[in-house]
Amino acid sequence: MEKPNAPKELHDPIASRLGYLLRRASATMMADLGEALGAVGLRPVEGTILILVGANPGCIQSELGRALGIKRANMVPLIAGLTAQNYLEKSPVDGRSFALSLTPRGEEARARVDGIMDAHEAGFARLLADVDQQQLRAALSLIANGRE
Amino acid sequence: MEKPNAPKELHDPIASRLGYLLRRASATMMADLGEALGAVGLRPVEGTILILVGANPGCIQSELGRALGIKRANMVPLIAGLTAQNYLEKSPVDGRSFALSLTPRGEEARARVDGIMDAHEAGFARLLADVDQQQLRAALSLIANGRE
DNA sequence: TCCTAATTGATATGAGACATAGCAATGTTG
DNA sequence: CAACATTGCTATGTCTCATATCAATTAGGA
Repeated sequence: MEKPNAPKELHDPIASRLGYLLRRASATMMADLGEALGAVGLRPVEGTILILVGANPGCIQSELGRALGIKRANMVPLIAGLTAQNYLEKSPVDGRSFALSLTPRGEEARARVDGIMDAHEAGFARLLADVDQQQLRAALSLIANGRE
Repeated sequence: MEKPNAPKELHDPIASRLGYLLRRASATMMADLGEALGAVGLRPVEGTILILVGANPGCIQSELGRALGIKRANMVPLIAGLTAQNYLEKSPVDGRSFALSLTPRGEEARARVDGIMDAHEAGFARLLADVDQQQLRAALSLIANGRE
């Protein structure tokens, strides 16, 4: 007997799909990280770039893009923004490319970002106490690299 | 001894972050599904909607949105598109809402989408032969629901 | 019943992540 | 040198997601 006036919850045959779960999980973590990084006034991509430049001083824009899966064209406003805010410095190496490095202000921000990201990850790790994280990461890595 | 002219690969302290792995894994699956669904001329969201309407005939637009985490405003062009292509039918229930159902053409498409999604998931399941998928899904679910 | 509040679909709009195409300057290589 | 590749950049378009606002309709409380 179906009550015609009660169906607030839909039957959802999608909810158990791996791709859907991944998308939701990713969105949740992204939103959480975005909120946490709001304290530094940076977005997740920007924080990631600071960390990457910190670990690879002197790297150039297109290398960063390759490492992050971001196209050259889309790196331009990101780097320009971080440079304009005095987080990054450019010094020419080529006639076409610049070596990127953190300014003092950038290094300070990088350290804060690193701490925030650690706390952020730790928060979710707490949720996953009963999960083999090594295996989880391995599984995600397999999926990310797909069948090539 | 660092060779000054070899650093094509950056040291990437981000690659092991859970959030980053999730984002990459999700993007890979999304791209794969998008390609697979290209055969039906539908995008992942649209295929999902057809499946959801098929499982819940008579549901209304805002219920779909709630089930999928899509805002009302963004449901409008989606439903309009699927209706214009004769996949969906609207019949007024309220003065404000419509009961959605699949047209014959929509049901046919839904069946194809279902098959494609199964094959798509199976392809990735093959990659994860050594992984406890029950636990993987549980972990993703935990992350997706976050700390609320 | 009447007034207020909530719901629904819709519009307009903007941000952000991604893609492609093309360009000018520069480097690299046969 | 000539052909090609790389780099940063501009312009542009798509897709997803968000907010604010609106009109019509419905529901609920005084």
